[in-house]
Amino acid sequence: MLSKTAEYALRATIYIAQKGTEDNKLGIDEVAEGIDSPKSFTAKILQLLTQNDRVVSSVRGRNGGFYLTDRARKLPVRAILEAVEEEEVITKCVLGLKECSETRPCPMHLQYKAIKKQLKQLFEKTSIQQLVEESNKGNLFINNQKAPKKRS
Amino acid sequence: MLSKTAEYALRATIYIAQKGTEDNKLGIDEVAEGIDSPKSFTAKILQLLTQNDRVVSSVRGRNGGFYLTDRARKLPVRAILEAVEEEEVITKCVLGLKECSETRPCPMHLQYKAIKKQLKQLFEKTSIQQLVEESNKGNLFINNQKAPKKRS
DNA sequence: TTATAAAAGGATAAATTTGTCCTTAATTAT
DNA sequence: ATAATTAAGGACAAATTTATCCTTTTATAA
Ligand code: FES
Ligand code: FES
Repeated sequence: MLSKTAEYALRATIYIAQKGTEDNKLGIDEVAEGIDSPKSFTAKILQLLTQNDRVVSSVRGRNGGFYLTDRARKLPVRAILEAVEEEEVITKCVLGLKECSETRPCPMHLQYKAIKKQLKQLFEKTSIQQLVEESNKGNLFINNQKAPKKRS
Repeated sequence: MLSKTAEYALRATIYIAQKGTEDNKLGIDEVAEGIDSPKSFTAKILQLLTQNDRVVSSVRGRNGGFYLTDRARKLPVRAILEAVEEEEVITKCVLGLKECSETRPCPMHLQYKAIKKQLKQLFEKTSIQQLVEESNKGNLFINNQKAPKKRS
């Protein structure tokens, strides 16, 4: 469905949104450990997410790290996909044809378009903040570890 | 969403089901041209689809080629995904966690599970034959060419 | 003002996916 | 039988994705 890059981007952003604020920034080590992802690769992906004021904010140097502004929290999840250039999942033909439309439908289009629409809704109508709120309510997971990792 | 391999596998199988029968087999050249895919690569993928009596049938030598048996036409589209080992799209966590379940849900699970269910239905409840029938009714496309290619 | 801590950035490497080419095996028309 | 035709299979190559490492820049604590 999504590339590793997009998966890590989503997990990292949600994790940072959950735990990070402007005066409690998260370091790359904590993020990578928190979402169970390769550290250096995750750092690269966070660069995409921070570039030109996109989704994630960052500060270098001592006490630096990653966090999300209130503005960013209101962004749709789709903004994360855009940052890693993977929105096409929302628009693409399931058979990989160059065009997907009513005027040029593939044999699966009629059935697939409903799914596509819901995917679109999922990514466009859901904000990062909403996911954080849900996480606060229920007991949700964002890594593969057995129990939430204790801070040392 | 799907890999090129899976996309070509779906397109090739549907195309063969549409145009090929036991006494009108299709050659790899026609298939690749018909679905707008790289010939040699498509040949490799068709090997996966023919191996141990899976989805596509083939005969070598003069008058050889690819076709679908009546049994194969009744198979769910999922059988094609299985042949290229890509069923996981139906079961995987959208954030890439190793497990996706009610007992270990990620922050998007609640919303995504409905989509997953429909994807599952699409691939399991739809048979190859059904797609062919739909194609016969409507004017559907399975390649990127402007109009259906004339046979020379 | 110096040392330390952190992200940014660049180069490179490893792994996987996608794609090609050539030989082999099988079938059939001649 | 022989030649022609076609898929199968193996080896390899190109492209892309995933991942690591090292240096540079920026900020702050001491
Ligand atoms: S054309 Fe294939 S899904 Fe729309
Ligand atoms: S756990 Fe993530 S989609 Fe089910």
